[in-house]
Order: sequence, then structure tokens, then C-alpha cells
Amino acid sequence: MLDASSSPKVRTAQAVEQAARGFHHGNLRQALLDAALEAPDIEGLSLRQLATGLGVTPAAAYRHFASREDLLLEVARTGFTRLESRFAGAFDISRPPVDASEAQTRFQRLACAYLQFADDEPALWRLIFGAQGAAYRALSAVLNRRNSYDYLPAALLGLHRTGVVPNPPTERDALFAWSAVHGAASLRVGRVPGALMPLDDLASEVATRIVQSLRSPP
Amino acid sequence: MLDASSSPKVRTAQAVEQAARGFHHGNLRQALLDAALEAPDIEGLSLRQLATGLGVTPAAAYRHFASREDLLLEVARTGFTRLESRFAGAFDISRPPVDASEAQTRFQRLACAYLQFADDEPALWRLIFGAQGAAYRALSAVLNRRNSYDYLPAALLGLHRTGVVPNPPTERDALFAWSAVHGAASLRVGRVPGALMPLDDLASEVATRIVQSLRSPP
DNA sequence: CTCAAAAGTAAACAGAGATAACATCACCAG
DNA sequence: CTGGTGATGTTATCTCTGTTTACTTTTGAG
Repeated sequence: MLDASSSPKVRTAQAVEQAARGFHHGNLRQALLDAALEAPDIEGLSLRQLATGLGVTPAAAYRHFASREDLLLEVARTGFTRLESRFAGAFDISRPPVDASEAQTRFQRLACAYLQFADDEPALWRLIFGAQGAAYRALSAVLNRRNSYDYLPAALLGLHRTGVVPNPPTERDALFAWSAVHGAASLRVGRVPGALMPLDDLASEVATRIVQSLRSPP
Repeated sequence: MLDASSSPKVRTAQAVEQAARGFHHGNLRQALLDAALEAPDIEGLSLRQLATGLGVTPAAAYRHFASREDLLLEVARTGFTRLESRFAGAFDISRPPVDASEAQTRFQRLACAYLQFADDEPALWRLIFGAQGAAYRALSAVLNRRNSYDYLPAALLGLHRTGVVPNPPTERDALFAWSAVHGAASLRVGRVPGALMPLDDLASEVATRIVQSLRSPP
């Protein structure tokens, strides 16, 4: 299904040629998604250009997606997955940090992963969080939030458990942390001059400041 | 040029009447801008709908704006002005705060103004800061930054001068503060569940935490 | 081998931005 | 008062977009 070459059927030379080109009875759906993922402006892309760029008629796309919005939502879904896997790469959520230093490193790596995603795939970033966050809302209701929503609380909990932060983390702590990192990513994607320092600097700075704000009660 | 009423020319009674109706030799330019300002989705609006909604032919709009983008940029400009005037309402930048309490109040009011703008005019907010911040960048280069860019540094300086914060404010301090408030506004416009608390709560919380983060060196 | 479903094409529609040619009205010069 | 000029509007048209409909081709299972 997903890969034309997995079919055991023999194919005529012509069919093989067509499959090799990837069109006309092939993996059009994936090809459309892949092409969209590489567009510099995903939200602004045209279904027709996308289809004709793949050597296929515009109407063919409607065999695989109900509408342009539907296609974009699917792209946003894989974008979300990529963000999640970056989180997963930041630290192992199932194993608590051993000391304060590791807890702080984890938090910083999480912030860095968020910023790096915005840096590496700004089009996906804007697709997910831009446009009044429609894609984000539509997806976060459906997606397995088991992953994406647990890393920040886990990191904050780690900071508390290892003694970096006196109080156990609240939802408002998480919201503030998210706001600060999200805002930094936002300004960076928007190429606001002040936010264009090296990414690691920005990440460590933002992370450090957030931790500082969590250390003292009002 | 910018304002029809600034023209020194006298107008006949008929012309005034037409101007009052707003069409056919009147203030079409302003009418277009006003109508756009009231749209729930400014970025997504159609020039044709806008024009026909004002009882005018689509092509008429091109007598006043070079393109749709140009129209939107002009709308963004007045949006920026509105944001600025909210800043101006937060505190008087020319008079330094008298004590720590006032300095903190000022900072919080500034944060609140930012968030309130996002709350009251989400369409304008998205127009300015959304879409990779194109409008923001295009405008911030031209706009009289005297206003919009001086409030945050001034508020931070006030915090330092009154002894709330030990170190004099740096650019990175300002960037972090902006990030945190901007991020909160972003999440709020995106209707992220956690950010939907009463606005004053959010503003005071974010402001307080930012100040806390500025109180201790790494 | 057959046949139904899956997946493509072709042609058309409405609506978008944009342009060019034409029309009209205001207003100033004489 | 009058004539013409420029600002401003209209009409018609172009290309491009998303989307639908009807038709055709290809695939794969019974």
C-alpha cells in the first residue's frame, strides 16, 4: 500500500516506469505530503501547483484529501510528530534526573529542542502555531498527548525533585515556561533582530531565566 | 495625501454629501481601511468582497492601493499605532517612577496593555505578528520607533532605578521580557486552554515572574 | 478472466487578484 | 461660463485558485 515496490505482482514495463516516476497509480498521497513538507511556505501553497509539480492533474489530489485544508492538517500532523520526536531526543522521560545538574540540563535541552524546531522548520512551525493556531487546536484534541504534553511538566518536576526549585511545579509554572520559550521561538521565526543570536545562547538564556523565576515566591 | 481632510481644497455641498455616503468620489480609501479593520480575519479577507461590500467595483480599490498586500500593510500600520497608544496609556514615559511600587505597577500595566491588545483585536494581532511577522518587519523599519520600542526599556530601567532589580537592564533582559509576554499573548490568541484565565491574572503573573527572573544573577 | 473499486484525466464552475481601456465627475484656467 | 485635465470609478478581461462532475484507466480479488 504505502510502497509500490512491496507489491508481488508482476508489472508491465510501462507500469514499472510509471511507478518509478511515482505517479499514475503509485504513492500519490505520500508524494503530496512530502512535497508539501518541503515547501518554503506551506500555508500559502497551491494544490494545483503541488499536483502538477508531481506530474498529476489537480483533481487527482482529491482522491486522497477532502480539501486543501485537509491536506494541510495532515501535514501539520506529521509536523507535530517531528516536534514530539525532538522532545523525545531531549531526554528520556521514563528515567528521572539523578541530580540538579542533570535536571537543569534536561530543561535547557527541552527549550533548545523547541527553538531548534522553529529554526529548522519555520514553515511547519507557522503551519502549526500560526493562523490563530487552528491547526494546533484541531490536532491537540486528537493527538496522543501522552508525549508532547508530558515533557514540560516532567522537566519541571525534575527541577523540584532535585532541589533546584523549592516548590512543586504548578500548571501556571508550566504555562509561564511555555510562554517564554514559545515567545522566543515566535520572535525568532519572525526574524526579530534581537532574537537572532546563536540558538544555543538563546536557549540557555531563556531556560536559565525561567528557572530563576521559579526559585523565589512572590 | 494621507488624509483627505487635510487637503486645503474647499468642497461643494454635494461632494461633502458623497463623502458622507462614502462612495463615488468620497473617502473610499479610508472606507476600505475601516472595513478591513473590522474584519474578523484580516489576512484572509478578499479585496473583491471588501469593495463590493462598500458598493464599489473591485478595480476601484486599485486606485488607492497598489495591491492587496499594500492594503493589508496599511491596515497593519494603523494596528501598530493602536498598540502604541495602548503603551502610551500604560504610563507616562517622560516621567520616571517615584518608587519601587510604581515601577512594578508600570511594568505590569505594560504587559497588560500588550495582552489586552491581543485580546481585543486578535485579527490585528495576527496581521502584525503572524505570517512570519512580515508586516511587523516591514513596518518596524519605517515606523517611528521612538514610541513602541522605548516603553519596555523604560519600564525595566525604572525597576532598576527604584531598586527592584539590582543590575541595570540589558538588551537580553528586554528580549526575555518581550518573549515571555509575547508568548503569553500568542498562546492566548491561539486559545490554548491554559492561557485562558482572566487577563489581569495572566498579566500580573507573567509580569511578576519576569521581575523575579531579573532579580538574581546566574 | 472478469468485474468492481481505486485512482487517474478532462472539463467546467465560481471566486480570487490584477490590468487595461473607457467613463465620469470635480475643479481650475481662461 | 466653459472647456479640459486629473482623480476616481466602471466594464471587461486575464490568469490562477479550489472544487466538482463525469468519464476513463488500472489494479487486484474472486
